[in-house]
Amino acid sequence: MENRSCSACLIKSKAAESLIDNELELLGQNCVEVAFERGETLFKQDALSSNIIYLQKGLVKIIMQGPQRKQILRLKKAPCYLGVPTTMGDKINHYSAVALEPTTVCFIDLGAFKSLLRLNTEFSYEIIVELCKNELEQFHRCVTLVQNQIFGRLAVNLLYMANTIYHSGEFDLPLSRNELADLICTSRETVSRMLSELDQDGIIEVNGKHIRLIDTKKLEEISKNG
Amino acid sequence: MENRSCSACLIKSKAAESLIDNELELLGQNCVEVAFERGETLFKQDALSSNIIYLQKGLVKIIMQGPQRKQILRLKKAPCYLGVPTTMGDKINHYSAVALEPTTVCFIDLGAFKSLLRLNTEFSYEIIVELCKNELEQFHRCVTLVQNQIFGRLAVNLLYMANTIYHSGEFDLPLSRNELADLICTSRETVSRMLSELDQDGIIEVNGKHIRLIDTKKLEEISKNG
DNA sequence: TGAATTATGTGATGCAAATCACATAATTGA
DNA sequence: TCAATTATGTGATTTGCATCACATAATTCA
Repeated sequence: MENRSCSACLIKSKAAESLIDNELELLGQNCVEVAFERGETLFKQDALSSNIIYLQKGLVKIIMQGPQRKQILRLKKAPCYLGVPTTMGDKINHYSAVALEPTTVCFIDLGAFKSLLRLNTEFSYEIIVELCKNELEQFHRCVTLVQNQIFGRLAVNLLYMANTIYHSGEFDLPLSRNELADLICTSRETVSRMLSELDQDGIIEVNGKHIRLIDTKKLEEISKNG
Repeated sequence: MENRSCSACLIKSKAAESLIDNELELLGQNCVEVAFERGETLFKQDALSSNIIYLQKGLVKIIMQGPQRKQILRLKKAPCYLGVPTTMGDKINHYSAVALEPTTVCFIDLGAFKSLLRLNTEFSYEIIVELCKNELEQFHRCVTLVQNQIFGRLAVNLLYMANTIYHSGEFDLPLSRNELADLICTSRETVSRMLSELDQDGIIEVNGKHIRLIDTKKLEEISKNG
């Protein structure tokens, strides 16, 4: 845990780019950098929310305990802010965040974050834009989840990983079969079966956690109609 | 369609409360009041988004055309802003809004809205808080939708109407059976059956569109476990 | 006012996917 | 290094709900 100058930071958020000297100093005085290993919890549902988190490096899952099971609301990849809605929207976290790979984050004191919002309209503006984009993405995720059958949901998420997270058709799943089930809201058994079937049909190649997309066209078709 | 002074407006949003004289004037010059009847569309998915809408009076449904069917993402009751995410987050609307009862809104020019965000940090701040609360609500809706069975979803939405929209255990459904199906993501037939069953079990009383909650305790139980 | 359209109710049937039940592989940790 | 735990695969069974098929009620509008 260290407290470096934010001015010198090379991985500033788009919002933080707009901060001027004394604002960056305020940020620096109210922010600490912390590293997490896979599996470690960044913040927890039902706990008091007192920090905004800037995800510098790494990948996390956002999970919410629902009435029946826990659900992965979405994956978030650096760089981005985490927990703005859950921290600004209520006193208590409505969801948890857990690292999926070695991850570095800055914990920003809520008071300081609010001060920055009030000091610098450009900063606020960028936060608003990020919130808006998130909400749109969330709407689409919800519609996909509810309307598509499981093949479709699986396809959507495999494509998301390939295109948005890893920028490659070949990658290691950052999730266990159980977590993958929580992400697409089904059972572990069904995930197993579906992955095998996609493999047998020559659409993807599965080797444990290693995935290679073969027939991306077909996968996109499934993601739309399945 | 008229263009009144916003300073004199008695139903200003919490955000607009923070505007000062010349900012209110800017708002007034870039905003028109429009009335809609039930069934009329306020803005449409896939159209260019060029206005932020302030819902002064009334009730609307937010709908998104999904891969299989159209889905009611949520109901929004005045007073609130509509279309901030879809207007600030992309050039094109990702969803539509349709009036469910006689409704009055202000169309605010996007440019002017952005100017206000940049002029007044208190205004921005209130918008951020509203966005955050919406996102939390949306997360919960999504989890409910995915994890609960249809009885549970129906119960959640009946309770929402009673508690949040009408503040009464007795109300007229603002939706047809088909729309109710779009809201809880099921088929019209299933909605019919479930409503009849809840009526037969003495939990609610159904008379066409008129609903009276009888056993609220039981309904809450169903909303959690069903 | 009466025909056409749209909304609603209800039974019968089929199917996607959950659940159960178990085997086997991989990982952890003493 | 080996037992204990956890992750994964796969068959059999069950079930919630969609879908189909139709009847009837309520609206719309010419």
